[in-house]
Amino acid sequence: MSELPKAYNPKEAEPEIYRRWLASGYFNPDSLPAAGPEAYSISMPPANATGVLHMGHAVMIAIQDILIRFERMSGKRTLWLPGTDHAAIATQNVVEKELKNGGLKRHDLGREEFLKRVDVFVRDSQTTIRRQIQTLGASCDWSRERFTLDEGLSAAVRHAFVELYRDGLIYRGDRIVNWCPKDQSTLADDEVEYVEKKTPFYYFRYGPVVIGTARPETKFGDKVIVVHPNDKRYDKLVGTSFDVEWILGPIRAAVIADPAADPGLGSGALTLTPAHSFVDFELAKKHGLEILPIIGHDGRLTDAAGPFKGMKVQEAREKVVQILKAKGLIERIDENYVHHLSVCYRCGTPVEPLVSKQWFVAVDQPAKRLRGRSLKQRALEVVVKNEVAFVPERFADVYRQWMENLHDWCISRQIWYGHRIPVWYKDDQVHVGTTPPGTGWKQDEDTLDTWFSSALWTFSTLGWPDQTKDLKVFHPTSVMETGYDIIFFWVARMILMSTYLLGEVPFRTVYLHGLVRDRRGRKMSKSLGNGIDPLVMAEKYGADAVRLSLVIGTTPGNDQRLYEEKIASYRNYANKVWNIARFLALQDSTPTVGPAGGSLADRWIQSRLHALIRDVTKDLKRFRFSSAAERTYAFVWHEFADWYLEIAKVEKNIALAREVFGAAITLLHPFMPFVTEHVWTKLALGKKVLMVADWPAANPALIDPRSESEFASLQQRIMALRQERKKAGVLTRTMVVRLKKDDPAWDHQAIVERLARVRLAAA
RNA sequence: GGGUUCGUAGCUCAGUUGGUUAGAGCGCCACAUUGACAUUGUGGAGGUCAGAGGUUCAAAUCCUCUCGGACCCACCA
Repeated sequence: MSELPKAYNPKEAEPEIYRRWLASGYFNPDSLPAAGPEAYSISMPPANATGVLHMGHAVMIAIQDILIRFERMSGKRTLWLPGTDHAAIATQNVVEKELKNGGLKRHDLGREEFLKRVDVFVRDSQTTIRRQIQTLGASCDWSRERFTLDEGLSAAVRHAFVELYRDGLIYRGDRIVNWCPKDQSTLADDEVEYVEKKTPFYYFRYGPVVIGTARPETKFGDKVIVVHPNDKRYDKLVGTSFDVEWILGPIRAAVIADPAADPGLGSGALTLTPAHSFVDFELAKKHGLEILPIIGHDGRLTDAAGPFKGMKVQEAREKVVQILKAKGLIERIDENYVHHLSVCYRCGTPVEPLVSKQWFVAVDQPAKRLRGRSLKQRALEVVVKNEVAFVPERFADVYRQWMENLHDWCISRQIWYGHRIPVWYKDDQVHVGTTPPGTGWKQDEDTLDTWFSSALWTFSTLGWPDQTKDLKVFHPTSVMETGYDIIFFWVARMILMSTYLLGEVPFRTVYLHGLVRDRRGRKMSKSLGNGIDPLVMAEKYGADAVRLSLVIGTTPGNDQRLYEEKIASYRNYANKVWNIARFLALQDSTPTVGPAGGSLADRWIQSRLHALIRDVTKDLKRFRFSSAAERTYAFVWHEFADWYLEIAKVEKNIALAREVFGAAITLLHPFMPFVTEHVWTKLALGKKVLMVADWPAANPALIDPRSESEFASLQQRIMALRQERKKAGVLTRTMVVRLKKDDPAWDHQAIVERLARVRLAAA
């Protein structure tokens, strides 16, 4: 032990410790020796198969590992299930980009060959992700690792689809959807982002009215003018039709009345572009009007645009404006109009609202299995009734507001990578089922939205639809821990699916962490180059330091700023823990005879320890990780090391020092698993690995306010003497302080003299 | 437009249901090195808790407004 190096070297120690944990088998709840009947489980949010772990993942791993280790040490049968998500669009994009570099498109390879390429990429990526998660010390059960495209999970997806379809909750329909012309796929509402962009806004004369638009190129097929029924200006026009001069010559325009038109806005009249506007599409359907696509799925104009056919949107726009200008139909142009442009959240391409055949989950449809309530109603109910609790609570409101406004969920995507929709066609027959009904049937070309499969994650990973033992024991999972930015994408959809398919919530509590930002509060991003790589930091300062820096000084649901010095300061802390262990290792631990019941310092440190155990345990149960970590940090460094160990150099109660230190690093273990496990072994503090040591129990009998206040006065006395010495300028040598005979400092003469670096003398 | 959130020491942030003198880390200043640790120790400076008003015996904490920052949702033909 005396050959322990002066400084802790995490880079050397950590991989070895992780190997020992793996070898112990204790990551797997089935081999936990001391586990009681109570189960505790967390589904690790599956990392995207595209890649590389960032600080957001590190936060998630740190927090979940804290919960898991705490519960495991508390005797629960603890499962933390890791995995990866195929992240269809994102992954396909990456591989397509690679192909593009070689001058290829996916259609050059064909579906099968392309998917093979994706598989190779994904397998490689998964290996990286696995190693990264391990580097951070995650005590998850690798024997249960899952991937959303595994055979088992794919079967779950098909099963879920078929069940929902048979219950009338999935349908195929003609709908206007957000279409990304670049990804060649639809996007869900929340996959669309809005960016502000200055675009010219045109006012055109259209017969008797003036219409405004930022999209002139979509207006070829506008044949209907809508006005408000109470708008007197247009009273006489409603129900009539007449010829108006338009882009390609005169067209017949009809006037209808609908309250959707706002009389106060512009001229109070609008023309309908049914195939390229959500509002117009609904109106057109309502009034039974023709829906004529002007823009195709390739982002180019269709036959309906006559001579403009095949032209790209931007080009067509300029041409249309030129023509209308030449015809004198332009009223005016607002060049400074700030437009909220819809763009694809993956690639940033402007989204086209287009009409197409898609599959939908009906969220408002009453369901027999939910006793007549809809998916949406049930998903709202579980949160309102607190069957699912949010931490922090305010996100329950955010969730509720969003769920109330949820529209039917478009689940089909026109990409290759992902779960193929389990629908087969033959002639004019359609079969929905987990397998084709016979030969000659052709499967639907589309794949499912990635979130459809991740919505099943908490139970598909446990073997559903089979009623496995794991499913019974570990579902509902205990906690879902993830970033608040995916409440809608993921959390809400898991609740939707689980409450329907299993009739139970997917998790009892949702804990949401905030985003990790840079020192200036900006989002970390590749383009800004301001990202801090968790693995580079772990390499430099140790995984323990990275984890602690992500936990201390943060509160649930709030963003945090991270910078390297913060991580470095916790590296120093790990080193402190290490050096305490070094000191203890060098001492003779044979118990020394002290005062009965222990010295004042003994009683004090035990009182402080047991108060700490009580407080940290309470903090962890309430998800107050920062508080728990800070308390432990302060205790180890500023109470145990700074005071108790200094006194131990006088009183020599090394046996108690070891005992207290052992308990303290047990409390610290969920936060800093590596260094604590390391010194636990080096000091031979227990028989088992620390990872499965018993969580300490607070003994209220040892919490002793009288000893604490008595010790506090001793500390005050010592600090006052240190100040006196500093004031006197006696710096290097021991100063003589004259005290009266009845001064209480005499009771602890040796301690006072050593800690204050003074010599006491009789006055 | 609807909603959420933040504004506490130079910097990054804690502050549990309102309750002694508002805390931590980093940074700063001064000093300390023969035996756990300079990735250290000791002492110190530094805050009218964004501003105004209100509720209360008592407000960083609750309410209202103002100023400033961030985010989410919706969306203008």
